[in-house]
Amino acid sequence: MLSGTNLKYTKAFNFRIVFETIRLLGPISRADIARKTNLTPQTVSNIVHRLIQKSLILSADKLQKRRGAPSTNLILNPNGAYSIGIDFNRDHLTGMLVDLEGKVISKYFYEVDNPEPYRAVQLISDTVNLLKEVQIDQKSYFAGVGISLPGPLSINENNEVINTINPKAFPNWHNVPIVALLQQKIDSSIFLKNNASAAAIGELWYGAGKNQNDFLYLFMGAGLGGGVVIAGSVFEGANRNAGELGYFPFINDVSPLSTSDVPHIGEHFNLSNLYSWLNISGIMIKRPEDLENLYLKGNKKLSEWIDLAKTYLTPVLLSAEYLLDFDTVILGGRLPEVIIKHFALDLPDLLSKDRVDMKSVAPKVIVGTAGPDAAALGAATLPVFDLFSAQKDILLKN
Amino acid sequence: MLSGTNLKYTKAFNFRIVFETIRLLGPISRADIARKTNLTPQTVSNIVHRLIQKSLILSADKLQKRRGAPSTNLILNPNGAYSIGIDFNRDHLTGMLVDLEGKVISKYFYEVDNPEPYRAVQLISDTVNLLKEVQIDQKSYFAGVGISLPGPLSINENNEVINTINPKAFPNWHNVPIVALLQQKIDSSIFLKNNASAAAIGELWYGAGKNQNDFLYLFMGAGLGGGVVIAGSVFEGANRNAGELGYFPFINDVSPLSTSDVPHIGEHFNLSNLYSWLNISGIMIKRPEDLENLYLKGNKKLSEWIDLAKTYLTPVLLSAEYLLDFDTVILGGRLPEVIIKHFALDLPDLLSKDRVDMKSVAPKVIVGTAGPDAAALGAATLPVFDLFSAQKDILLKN
DNA sequence: GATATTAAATCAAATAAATTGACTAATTAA
DNA sequence: TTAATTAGTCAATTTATTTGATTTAATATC
Repeated sequence: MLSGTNLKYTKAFNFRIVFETIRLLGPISRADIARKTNLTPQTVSNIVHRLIQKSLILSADKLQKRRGAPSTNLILNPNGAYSIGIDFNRDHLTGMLVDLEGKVISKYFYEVDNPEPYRAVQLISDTVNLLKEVQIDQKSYFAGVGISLPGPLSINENNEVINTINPKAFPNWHNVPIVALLQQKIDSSIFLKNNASAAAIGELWYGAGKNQNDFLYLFMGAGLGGGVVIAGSVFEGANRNAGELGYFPFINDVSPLSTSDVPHIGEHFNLSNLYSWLNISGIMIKRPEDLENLYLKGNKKLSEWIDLAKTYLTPVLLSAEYLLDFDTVILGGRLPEVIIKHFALDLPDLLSKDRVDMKSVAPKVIVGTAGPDAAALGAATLPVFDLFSAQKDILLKN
Repeated sequence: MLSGTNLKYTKAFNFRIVFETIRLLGPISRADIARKTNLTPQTVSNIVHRLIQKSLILSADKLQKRRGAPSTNLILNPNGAYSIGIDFNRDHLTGMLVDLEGKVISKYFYEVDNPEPYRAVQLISDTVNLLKEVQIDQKSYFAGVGISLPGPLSINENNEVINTINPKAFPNWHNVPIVALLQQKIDSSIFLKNNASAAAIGELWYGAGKNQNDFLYLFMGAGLGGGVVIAGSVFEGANRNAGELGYFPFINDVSPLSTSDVPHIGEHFNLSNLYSWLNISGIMIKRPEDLENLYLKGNKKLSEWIDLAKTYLTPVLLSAEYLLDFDTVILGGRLPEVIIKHFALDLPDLLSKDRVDMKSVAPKVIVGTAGPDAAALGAATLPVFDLFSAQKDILLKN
């Protein structure tokens, strides 16, 4: 916090800023990078040289705009680096190997039944080691392994999994030194985050938040999670529970399936609640993918649930709007994309109904680009983000 | 955003970091600063030399801890710099000259009646120029003039006052180039912010948030405002309305004084509403100071209003808690301190009632140290913050 | 009480990254 | 054909931090 800086950190930061400029604005020339970053052409030239040496970028076509020598465009090298992302949850495990552009090279998916920690460690490390065997370009850099955990679990400063909100849902998951256990079986650097925060980083790096420094990300998965992105990085809060909107209290609960003494939105907004809701009407469904057909057929029970969910989401989004004044809300998660699209389409009108009429500006609600694998892609982004993101903290010594 | 950095910015930042370390942790020695900041002792020595030359700090007592040469303690020089803060609102104008430690040297207070822009400009500039005439140490630096405006008014990128939320309350205050107008009459750099954000910066720099990088500040003044402090700076949001909690919609309004079509918390939570509430019962009160006596006498009507206000605040604070996971909420504003203390004491219990029971950690609710002049002190902090704060943005070229 | 040890602070020289200035090459405008 | 403009890079310069050595002042230990 009270850390100084020096030339070495300056160098590291400028390296990242040039990379970031190519990543976000490429194809782009050295001269244009210099103008964008306020660095001198010479500095940019030197950094670009290093980036090419490390195979992180490539020279592309030459392009002349007006007069003068034509500039050589620079682009990211998709094969410059790879990373592995694991989305682990109570009902499933998704593992994927992705390249520097976020393209999925290889993917595994398993259904699981709320495994205990030691079983989870085995599953995760096996998947990681399987993914590591995939043939990739010998020259390219392996960034590391990212793992996303379900919302109620969070990671303390000793890299142990702890249960700050809902210990009952994960009975054996308290004070588990997950990284230490995994590190015994995985020979790469490991990064952990909860699924919503990881997915938010994924959208920030590869997806709908690519050119957005501040946004609220809502993750509709096994529960309702969220990621608060401020100034280009995920804000996690004092106890790493920022964005854990599932436990947002809802004073006038109307859901017939409420079981808690203090009704909260995540109680309604979770997949098993939706399955129960449908089961009562005789519709037997177990997987998110099955919902797509049901939705496209115009199932009434499903629409009812969606309508209810929207009324639950409205006050949450409004409070976020007044507290943080975001101009963008990104929706994502494991529901089928058509349903998420439905939410994105209907929410703005619902919001404006409960909003003070004089207010002229409203945030836009958009659908995340990562799809149902957002958490796994987000997990894969963690090591890449750590290595290449141009966050200002990079400049601090500590 | 995509800006690089260089040696000059490194120097400027390290200068600020050393100053900040002395400000927050002083009395402190050069060697201890080096340890805290990870700067080398030589670098710290050089920067301290410059700080002393600029009279921003002073050498204090020598202190030996264990063996070795005794270290010389360094402290802030209160007379090192001065600044002026103006809190302008519909009903009053407070102006103050403060020193580098936030001590009020001179103060003016006027009651006003919703003046139009040209009249406000006259009032503000007159007050500033009166405060400038106060005799201060010739050597000390004058940091500038900070001005806080009421919440619904905000400032666009051209330094014009605009009305983003509630234009009706300030009929002539739209597209007013306030800084340009003031600059014609004031020969110093001018900084503008809404009162809640300014007060939040005041608490961050001088007050209860001094050692807190992330907190929510609630400002109970003519309306309900707020400041969201993240990573040591106020987050203002896309339209500079972050923290404008007054327009937070309240679905089940119970207030008999509601007039809006969409009930919102600020409608209840404002001073004139409180006055009306009391007036109905025959209690004629016009000024915040008069409330103190009433409260100490245990007035029933007042307690009723306070109780109602607490039920309004609870969901707002809870949503902030789940969205941002702050561990600190600071309360401030123009209500008498005893009443604010009452809120700080009662809110934690009310919050825990509506909170999911498994959650173990809760934010602490504390009273701001600046008192009813928080907005004016916050305004005075703006130029000082701009000149001396060690925010990471300082490192960026743009 | 003399000497070794530890620590603070600073002087002087070295280091390392960005900057500045000069230059080459490539293209278009006139 | 020539002048103007722009991209890009080599070489030298600049400048804040770092490194290493030195001085000073206190305590610990024999």
